[in-house]
Amino acid sequence: MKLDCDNCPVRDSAACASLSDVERAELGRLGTHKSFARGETVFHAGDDNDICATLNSGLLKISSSDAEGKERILSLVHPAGFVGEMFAPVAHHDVVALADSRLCVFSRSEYEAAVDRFPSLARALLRRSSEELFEARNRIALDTQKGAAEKLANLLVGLAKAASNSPCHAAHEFELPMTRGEIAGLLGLTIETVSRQFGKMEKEGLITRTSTRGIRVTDAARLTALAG
Amino acid sequence: MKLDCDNCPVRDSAACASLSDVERAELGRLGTHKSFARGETVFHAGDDNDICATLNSGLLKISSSDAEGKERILSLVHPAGFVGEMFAPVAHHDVVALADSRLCVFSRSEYEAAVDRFPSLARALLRRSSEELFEARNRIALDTQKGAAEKLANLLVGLAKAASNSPCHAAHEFELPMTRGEIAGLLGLTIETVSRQFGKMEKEGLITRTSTRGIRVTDAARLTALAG
DNA sequence: CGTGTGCTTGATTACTCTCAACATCGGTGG
DNA sequence: CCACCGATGTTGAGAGTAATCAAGCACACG
Repeated sequence: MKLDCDNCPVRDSAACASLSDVERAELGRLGTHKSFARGETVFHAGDDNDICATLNSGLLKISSSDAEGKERILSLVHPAGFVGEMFAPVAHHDVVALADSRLCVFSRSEYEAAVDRFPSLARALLRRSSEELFEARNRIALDTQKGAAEKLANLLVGLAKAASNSPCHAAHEFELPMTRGEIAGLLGLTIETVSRQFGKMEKEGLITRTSTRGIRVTDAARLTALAG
Repeated sequence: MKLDCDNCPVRDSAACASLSDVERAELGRLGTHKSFARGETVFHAGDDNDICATLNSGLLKISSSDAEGKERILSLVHPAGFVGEMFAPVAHHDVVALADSRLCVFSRSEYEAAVDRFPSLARALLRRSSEELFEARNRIALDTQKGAAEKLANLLVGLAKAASNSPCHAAHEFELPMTRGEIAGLLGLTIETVSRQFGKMEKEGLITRTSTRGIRVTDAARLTALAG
C-alpha cells in the first residue's frame, strides 16, 4: 500500500521527520505500508537482511533465542522507532509484533541509497542509534545491579510513560502489552518470579491489578523510587 | 599535540578511514592527540559533553556507577573505537583508561560540524554505532541466559582475540588488561565469584594462570564452547 | 620491614530458578 | 448451554547459584 506521509502519525518524530517535504516525498515513493497482527514476525534472525522499516503504530519486540530456545527480548520498539540492520548481510535478531502494528517498509538497498542521498537522514538515524545504544546500556546496568522488583518497577514506569499520549506524563492506568512470559524474557527473569513480584507489589500497595493485564499505579512515587 | 594521520595506527579502521585524504587532512586540523595513563578519566558522567575522540592505542572502559557506588562497565573501547555522545548535552557515562592510551580528541561542536560536512563520516559513525548496539545487545542476552562461568569464558575469548594482532586468530596467551574488580563490574558479578570461576577453570584444565593477570589458554575449544 | 592494594578462599545467607500443582480465561464443539 | 481444552497465570516447596561477610595471602612500594 502506498505511503501517505501527510497523515502519518509519526510524521514529526520518526527519522524521516528530518527531511524536507520534497525529500520525504521522494523517500515516500520507495516505501509501502504493511500491517502485522499481534504475534506476526516482521523478520527472523538469519533471514536475508533486506528490509528496513519505521514503526507507524503498534509495538514490536526485538529478541534473540538461545540454544535451549529461551527467548530474551533485547528491546521494545515504539512508534517512530526504526528496525532493520543497515550494515549486516543477515538479520541478527527476531522482530515480532507485540501488538497489531503498522509499518513503513523499505528495501534495505533503496533505504541505504536514500541515506547517502539525504545527509540529514543519516544524521537522524545516527541520533536514533545513539539513543538505542544508551537504552541498551541502561538495561545492562539494570540487569545486574538490581533485583527482580527493581527491574519490574522500571518496566512498569516505562510502559506507563509509553501508554500516555504526552511524553512527559505517565499514565495512571494502562494495559500491559505483553504476556508474563514476554515480561520475563524482557527482564531476564522467569514467569514465576514476575508473577510473584506482581503479587508483592500489589500487597505493598504500589499497584492494583484491574485484570491480568490491567495495571493501576496506586503509588507512583514509590514505584518510581523503586525503579531507580 | 598536532595530529599525524599519516602514521596513525588506526588509519584504516577508525571512522575517519572513510574520508578522502583531503577531507581527513581537514578533519585532522581540528583535533589534537592526548594521552591518558591507566586509571585516568577521559570524562565523567555529568560533565558538559563537549569532546569526542577516537582511540588510537590502549584500552578504555565506559562505565556507570549506581547509587551505592557499585560500578558496572558497559563497554570496552578498543583502538579505532569512538567515544563521546554526539547528541547529549551532558555525558551519561564515565570513560576511563584501562591501559595507557592515546586518543585523537575533537571538540564536540567541531566534530558535529564535520559530520554534517562529510556525509561519509556520518555513515561510518552510523555503522560503528550499529555495531556497538549489537555488542550491547549481545551482552544483554549473555547477562541472564548464562551463568558466571559462561560470562567469564566469553570475556576471555574476546580478550584473547583482542590481544592478538590478527583479527581472526585468538592469542594463545595474554595479559588481562584489568583487575578482578573490573572484570566483576564488566560481567555483573562480584570479585569473589570471578576469582572462584578462575580457580574452577584452571582446575578443569581450560586455562593456566601464568601470573595473577597472565592467562594461558590450554583448551581453546572447550573454552569457546563454554562461551557459547 | 610495615602498609596497602589486589587476590584468594571459606562459611553463610539470600535470591531466583526449577519443578509441580492448581486456578482462570476464552474459545470450540457436542 | 455446558463441558472440555489449551494457553496463561498463580502459588508453593525445594534446590542451586551467586552475593555477602570474614579472614588470610601475595606482592609492590615507601
